[in-house]
Amino acid sequence: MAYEPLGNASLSELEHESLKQWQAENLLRRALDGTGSGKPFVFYEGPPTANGRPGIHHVFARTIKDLVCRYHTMLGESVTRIAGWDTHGLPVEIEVEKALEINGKADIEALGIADFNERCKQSVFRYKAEWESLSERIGYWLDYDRPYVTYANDYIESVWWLLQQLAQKDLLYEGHKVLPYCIRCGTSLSSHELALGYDTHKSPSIYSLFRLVGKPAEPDRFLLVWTTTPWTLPSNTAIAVNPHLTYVELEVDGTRLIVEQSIAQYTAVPGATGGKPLGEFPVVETYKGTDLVGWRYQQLIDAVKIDPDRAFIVLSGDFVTSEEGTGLVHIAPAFGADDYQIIQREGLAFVNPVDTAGRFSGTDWPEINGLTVFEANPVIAKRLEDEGKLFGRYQAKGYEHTYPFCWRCDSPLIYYARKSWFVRTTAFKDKMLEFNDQVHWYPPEVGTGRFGEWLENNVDWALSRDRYWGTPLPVWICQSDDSHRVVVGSYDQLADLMGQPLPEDFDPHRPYVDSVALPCRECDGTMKRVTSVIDAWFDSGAMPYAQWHHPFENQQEFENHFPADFICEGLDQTRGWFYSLLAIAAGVHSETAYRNVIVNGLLLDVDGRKMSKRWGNVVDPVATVEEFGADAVRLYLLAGSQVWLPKRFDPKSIAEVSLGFLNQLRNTYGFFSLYAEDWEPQDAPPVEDRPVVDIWLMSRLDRVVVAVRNAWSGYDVTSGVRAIMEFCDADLSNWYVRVNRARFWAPDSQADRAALATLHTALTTVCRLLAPAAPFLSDAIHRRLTGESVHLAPFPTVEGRWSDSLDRAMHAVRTLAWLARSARDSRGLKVRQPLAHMKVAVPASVRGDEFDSLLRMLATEVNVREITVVESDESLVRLRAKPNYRTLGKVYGKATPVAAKLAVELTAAQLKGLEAGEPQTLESNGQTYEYRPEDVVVERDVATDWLVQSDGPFVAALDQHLTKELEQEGVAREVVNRVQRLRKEASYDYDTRIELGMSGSDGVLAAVDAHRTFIARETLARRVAIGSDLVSPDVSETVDINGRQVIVSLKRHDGGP
RNA sequence: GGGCCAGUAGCUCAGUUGGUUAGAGCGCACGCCUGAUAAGCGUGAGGUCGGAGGUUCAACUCCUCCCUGGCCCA
Repeated sequence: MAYEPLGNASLSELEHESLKQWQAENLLRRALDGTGSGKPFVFYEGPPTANGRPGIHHVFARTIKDLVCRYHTMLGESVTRIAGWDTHGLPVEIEVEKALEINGKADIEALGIADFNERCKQSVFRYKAEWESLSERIGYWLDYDRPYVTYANDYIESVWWLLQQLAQKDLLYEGHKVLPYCIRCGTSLSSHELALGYDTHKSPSIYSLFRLVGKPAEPDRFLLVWTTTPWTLPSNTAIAVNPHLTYVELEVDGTRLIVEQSIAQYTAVPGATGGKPLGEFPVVETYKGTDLVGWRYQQLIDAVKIDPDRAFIVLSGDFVTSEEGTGLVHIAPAFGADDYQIIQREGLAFVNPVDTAGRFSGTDWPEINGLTVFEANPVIAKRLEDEGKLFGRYQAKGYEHTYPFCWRCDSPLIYYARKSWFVRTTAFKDKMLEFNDQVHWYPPEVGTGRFGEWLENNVDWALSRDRYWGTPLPVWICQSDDSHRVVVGSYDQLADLMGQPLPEDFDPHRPYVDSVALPCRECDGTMKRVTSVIDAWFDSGAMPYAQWHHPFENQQEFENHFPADFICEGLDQTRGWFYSLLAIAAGVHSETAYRNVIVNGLLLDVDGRKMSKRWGNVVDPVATVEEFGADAVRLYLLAGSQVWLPKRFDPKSIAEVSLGFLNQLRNTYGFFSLYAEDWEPQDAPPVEDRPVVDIWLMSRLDRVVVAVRNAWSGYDVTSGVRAIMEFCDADLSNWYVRVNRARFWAPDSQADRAALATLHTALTTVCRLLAPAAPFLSDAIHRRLTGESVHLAPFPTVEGRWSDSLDRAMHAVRTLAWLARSARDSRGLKVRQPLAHMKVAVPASVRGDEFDSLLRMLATEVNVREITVVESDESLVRLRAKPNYRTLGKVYGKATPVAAKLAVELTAAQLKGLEAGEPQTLESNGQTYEYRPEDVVVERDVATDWLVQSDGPFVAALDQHLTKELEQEGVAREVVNRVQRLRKEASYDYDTRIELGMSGSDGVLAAVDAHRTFIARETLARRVAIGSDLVSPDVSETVDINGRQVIVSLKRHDGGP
């Protein structure tokens, strides 16, 4: 047999065969080389961190990436798909800390940075093998020959160069900033890291009393201040009020309290006032916010030395709201962004009694020295209570809100003023916005909304990390004068500054680079490197340059591969890679880093919950792929819903969405291979010489090609996949193959050459369309059809064969076929029972030669002898007007319902006129209404004793009268059906010749006799014995034919064909 | 608290610039077909289109508010 069947192997087994074959053939390399001279299509792979197992969501993003890249490869473009690994950063350090069972910076430094970093480097590729094998298993084609690795010396040199570029434009600076800070990891987090770790948290809640001093101090009055961070109270230097709000002084149980007016109405402080809202106490005085500004108060906790001349004063702050708290906000400049800003503005004192490990140190209060801020909370509350400065009760978990946590170690973060290095992104915010406008986002609202909003509110990029395993910040500072600084942009420059060549085994990482001391060029001091490393997001955002070691080599390659035509990552990368790519491009370069982005949505579990290790609802990608096959998983992910919508991942529905489709495609190929035998593509007759149904299929195929190309060129992956699946199911399998089965099955002659050619073309084209989405089965079938891999084939092009009139004609035929089946169903008339006559009505636009030429096929499909296409004036059909509101509405506006109702009065003659394209008019209440052909759809009702079903203008009417002759033919078909079942029971091949014997009911035997030739042909019976049983048959059975019993026996015919 | 997205049949999803009786697949029920057969097809049941208002001759579609879920931000 020329066309190898797919056999009984599971999809997954077939895929393993393909994988072996691809590897042996080095197919990826051949596909890339084959298009090497094509137009470049640049794809950037967002580098995964290879220190964790890949998850099912990685399969999702990788499937989309793969589809787009394969599609462009098949278009003949030269597609860049270089693999990359993100190797630096805290996640790696955390893994190593866990493995070593150590915790925190002190432990790391005790171990030694050299040792620690070496372990980090080793751990990076721990899961690399798993990533690569999963990627390969799902058919994700990536060029692993020359991956970029962010810890490589060349890579780091490019990153240094970028930083130097920023510094030269005065875009790199050291500053103080209050940042979210993890006391466990000992590092501040960038805002995009912060985004990864918000969760609900129960914080303390405490109300404290600040005693006013100075002019308005008599009698004793207190400012009531609420905070969720009691540990910041010893560092209090000011209190802020909103100048536009109104404040009231209340007499509460003999104490005067000042709070904001509206808050007082509903605020009842737990443990105070017996649960009564403050607003129920008498108001002694009312103030504007501005009245309070400048008032002074006594230090709340005398534990930290603060110059009273530069502190303890009420300030004006617009950020104060009447939404929560008391309308008076405690200011601790070291522990809040707003706090720091307002203190800077007012020139007030800055204190920070908390060290980098989050512990109090150097205060005048020995009890809290050495406690972490979280441990200090209750101690501070206790002291306030003892000193009578606590209002109500301290609640350790009194306030639930969303709170930032460290995205890796899950510790609650604090806000903490740190010395830090920044990229001055605010200086080129407009450029980033401009670049963003040039990016095509899919879906667009991510770009304009989510990402655009984020850029609008951009703050400077906190770049430095006080950690170990990362690209070292290449800044050296003079020990004698810290204004003498140099930002090193290359290894040559470093050697030059050192005055000696770098060692052979130079490692730019810590701790080696830390020991590089440079003579200061501005004085005779010595320069040392700052100890920071940089944010790993900067590493990954540098990949367009660093993957080519730009600007040190590969200049041409770099230029050819900038910017990316396409990137694709999850929605969670909005503040991650999408940002770092764009920010570096805007800061250093003059062009956006990417042009098209597909943002894929999150994968949720069956119940719509986020997948998380904690929930134990994580889907194992390897097991899932092995169970269903990579193609099925890929199609499910692509076709289930638009890729940017959050998707509930339900393994069960993989079977529903894609397994059925793949099996159907497999069966369709199986059908072809069963009958094709020695047929060769060169035996194909010209398309125009084939039957109309073949030309129709070619027309449909053209349309699908257009649809898929449009969708995928526009990055709508889902619609393209759906269009292919729809075609295979509805057009190819369930119509073309179904109605043409007889042309293939021809044991006594040859299968129809044209039918084989048409099916071969359709299958080949489908495989090529499908290859980017389902690369395995499409390749297996394509190879069997053509002898070549689908992945070296071009993407199908439009052949110009589409025909509207032919599509309309076939649509009409299919509509009539299901109407006829439906009509039969209503009376239980089996399709096997032939009927004499069917009358059909179709819209005028359908009629014509093409429609007429399809009627024979329709007759066979619904098993009727004759079909008549009736005209509208036949008695069978009554015409009825159905108004088209859409067009009438445009003309009549408010009067539309009247005009629509009146249309019913159009006469049959008028309706025929409309069908002929002539406008008609009606009069009503002296008003003239004109109806154009498009204003009215002419419907047909059928009143007759025939079996009738209709759908709009389509009518099928079956003559249910059975003649004796029709009945006999029906019986003959029943007999054929029974014989076929017995053939199958006897396990005959489809072309086994038989002898057939029948005895029993005379009525059945008479029918068999009358249709002896037909039965013999259909069942491949070389001898038909009527009224006698065969001697020693292979199989013999009594069967029921329409209530009459006959014995049917079969025997293999030995006399040859 | 703010931004973005989603809410249509039991489940997964379509639904063009507002237009007539809101569709498909899966599942379910009942049939059909039986030379693609461990496949295939048809029919049916199943919907207050998240809720409430509004605009309009006409709202799943446009506007406002609200509810629920997801993501992001504060």
